[in-house]
Amino acid sequence: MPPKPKTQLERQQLRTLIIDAARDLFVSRGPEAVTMREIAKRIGYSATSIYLHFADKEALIRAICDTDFLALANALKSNLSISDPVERMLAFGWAYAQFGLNYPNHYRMMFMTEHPLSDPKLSALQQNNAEQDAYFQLKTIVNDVYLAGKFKPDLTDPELIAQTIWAGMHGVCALQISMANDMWVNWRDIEARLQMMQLALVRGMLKESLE
Amino acid sequence: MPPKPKTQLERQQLRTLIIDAARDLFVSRGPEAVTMREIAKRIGYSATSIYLHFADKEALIRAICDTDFLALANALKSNLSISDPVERMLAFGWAYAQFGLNYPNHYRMMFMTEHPLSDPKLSALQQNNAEQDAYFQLKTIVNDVYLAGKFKPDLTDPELIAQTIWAGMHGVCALQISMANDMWVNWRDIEARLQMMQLALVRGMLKESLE
DNA sequence: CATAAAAACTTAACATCGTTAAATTAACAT
DNA sequence: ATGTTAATTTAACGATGTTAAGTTTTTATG
Repeated sequence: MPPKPKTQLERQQLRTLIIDAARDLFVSRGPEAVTMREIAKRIGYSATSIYLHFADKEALIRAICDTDFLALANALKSNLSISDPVERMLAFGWAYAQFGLNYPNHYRMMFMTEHPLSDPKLSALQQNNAEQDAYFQLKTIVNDVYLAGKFKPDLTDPELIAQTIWAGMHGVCALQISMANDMWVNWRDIEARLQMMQLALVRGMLKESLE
Repeated sequence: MPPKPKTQLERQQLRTLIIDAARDLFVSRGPEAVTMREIAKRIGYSATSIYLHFADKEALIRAICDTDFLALANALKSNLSISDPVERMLAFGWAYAQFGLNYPNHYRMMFMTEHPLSDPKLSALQQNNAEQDAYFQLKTIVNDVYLAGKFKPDLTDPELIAQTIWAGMHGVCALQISMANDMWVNWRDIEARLQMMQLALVRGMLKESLE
């Protein structure tokens, strides 16, 4: 008769053990530079054991992304309690950038690498849950600014505004992560670049009186 | 005595033959998915022959980047003749984005991948030559707008302005290339996102009277 | 307690990759 | 003709992601 040598909880624990070990290695060297055998050695298992819990390396990376998206949502959610909507939006964008610059390998994995069809249905995270979905947080924050009537009157699509703000902050972070050592460019200080982007976007999108 | 079975020109021809074949394969599938053996087969040589001309795969990728940077500078230079400085800047940014969206694998290779120390000294391209250096074109264009007194008076560093504009357009392109299939986001039309970014940056950086 | 079944896990092995070493071919100077 | 040497190829190495085949461990039942 079929025994039940491992409870559901134990399976889950080993799963997160793998994820944590892999995540730890990815922080310092990025996913391409880390091998399945190395992850396995780290937790005292054989490399093939990982395949009992993840279909392949990509699936493991996706699972790590899931935990990272949760970590991002967690890192950002404290900003939701800032009372002034514009201040809230600015602080949120700044915190987002800090996350990207502090964890470049994870940021690269999350937002700079194409993954085969990312579907919320396949994720453990809940879409449109402010605790777990940082993009939903962004949408909410931008929408609050919109409802407060702070944007210029011809800006009528809050989600398009949100995607543009995201793109602006992402652009600064992504260039920094990929190109900081490029000697073709005399890079200005990264904080100055972030500040300039926020200044330009705020001035360009908000009504003049609020600048 | 030393024979000379291959002239300098023939060596150069084979070199560009390799680059063109690799470039061709990279266009459709990206560099990671293309193998040295496949490139070699394409030109009727053995894989090891490539190593007579390039130290390793990374060096080959860098050489391809070189030709791509030249192609980018070429694609953008027609905008330099636009008479109005602001119009010129807008058209230039738009053309840059079109290049990125039309050749996503090359754009990824050029601007979204960290390369081990990119030094102009190691490149065949001439830095600060408007024919070959697209970043120099950008700096020049932004500086012209600056000298025409079109920017808001507290924006006093044209190169910082240029890097911010670049980051803005790059952010839209990069998110599109990496995340277009991400179902967490209800992406707005890419052209609308580009237009929104340009509008926000122009409004945020230029004097009000010019919007 | 003994044993059969099946889950958990490991060892071996495979195909493929980038790359290097050894072997081979071909072209020139003498 | 022949030896030297560049050009090129074939063989091979080590590493990687992954799969197949084995081994150990656990537990429900006789």
